[in-house]
Amino acid sequence: MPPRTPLDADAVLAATEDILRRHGPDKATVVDVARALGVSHAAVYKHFASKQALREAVTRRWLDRNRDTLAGIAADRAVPPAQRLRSWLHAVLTVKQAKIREDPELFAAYGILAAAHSSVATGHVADLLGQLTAIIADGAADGTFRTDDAAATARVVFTATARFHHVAHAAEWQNPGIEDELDEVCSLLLEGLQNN
Amino acid sequence: MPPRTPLDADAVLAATEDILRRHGPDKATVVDVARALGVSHAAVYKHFASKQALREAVTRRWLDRNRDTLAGIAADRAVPPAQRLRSWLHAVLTVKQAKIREDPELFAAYGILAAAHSSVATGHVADLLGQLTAIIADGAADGTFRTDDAAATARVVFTATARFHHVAHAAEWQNPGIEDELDEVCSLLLEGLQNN
DNA sequence: TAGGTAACAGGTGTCAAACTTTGTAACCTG
DNA sequence: CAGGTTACAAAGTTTGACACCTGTTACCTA
Repeated sequence: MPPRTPLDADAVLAATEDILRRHGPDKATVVDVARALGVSHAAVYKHFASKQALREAVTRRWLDRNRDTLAGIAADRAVPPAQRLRSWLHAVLTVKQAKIREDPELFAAYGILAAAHSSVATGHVADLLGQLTAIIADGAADGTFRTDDAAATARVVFTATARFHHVAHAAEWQNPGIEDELDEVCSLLLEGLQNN
Repeated sequence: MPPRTPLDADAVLAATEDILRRHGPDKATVVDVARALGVSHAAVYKHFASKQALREAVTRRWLDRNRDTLAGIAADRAVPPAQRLRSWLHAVLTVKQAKIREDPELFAAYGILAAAHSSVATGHVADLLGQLTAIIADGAADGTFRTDDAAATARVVFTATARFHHVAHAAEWQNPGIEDELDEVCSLLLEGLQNN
């Protein structure tokens, strides 16, 4: 018996997210998801090629939910580039702290994908790098920053702040002084970046 | 029958290191170590309070083997502080790359201790931070670097270069461009550090 | 008495059998 | 014919009996 409302990819994603949250990334099965939807597990495979693909789609959606917040900060020309760089790096940390606090299960799922060099993780990094490049390009254009390759400089800044956004350091984001540490790293990087 | 040469802590450490290398950190048992020494496993417990303590002692010894190389670079007043900072950071990376290549089993054992916040790991970090502080203090003294707290600045530099020495990033140390990346991060940090 | 032994309780790891899960295939149905 | 079904093989996971390891104790001996 087909369900009254036909199954769509979005409903599958929502149900998977829920199951992932309740069972954890290791115990969430496709059968569980199907059961939650009142459907056979084969139906789920009509919408997603594999369990891996389903997981990636859920994680991508979850990562994308805060993209606009960060993109907004990166693109806000009203704030001078140096201060914008600082705020943006803080925002990245804050967003990730919130994610780990609110959704430890989904965060763990993201960690697994990142470790497996999944395109979701590299895509997320590319997205953040793009935003950072935009901030630095703005700073280069208005003379605040000294650089002749905004993308390369963005990569360097991103590497130097790995402790504050790389999943491998997630445990350290709970440390009480972490924001101050980021502030200090920002200050040193800005000294290096700015004309003076 | 007691052995001809009485067992001492050092012989136990050497045997443990050997077993660790041959069996890997997960399969190396205290019984294996005792067997290699021709002794009962209880004898090993006369010298080390627990398997954990034995492991930590082995790791500490292994970490200490390259300490002098790095300490030598850090203390070499013949090299100007800026260049010394750069060489030292490269040396830390090189030493760790060599360790992971030559002794993956012992490196894995170190990774486990680091994750468990063992005093061996924190001690190792404190040691490196001390060396870095010395370089920066030298730079502050001769006017190369602008800082009023060498230890704090050392912490910031260490944090900003986490990707090149923190165990969590060990997999990335195999990347071909990693040295160039470190070079670029160094350059930016030195710009920020130096008077100009 | 420092440094060894043998024996043991309790915890952890291993292995094969039984069960789940994944992914596919062949088949319905509005 | 898109979107569902049941049935199934292959791969992965759980289970439970059993072996092995850790850490301790009581004891031996140069």
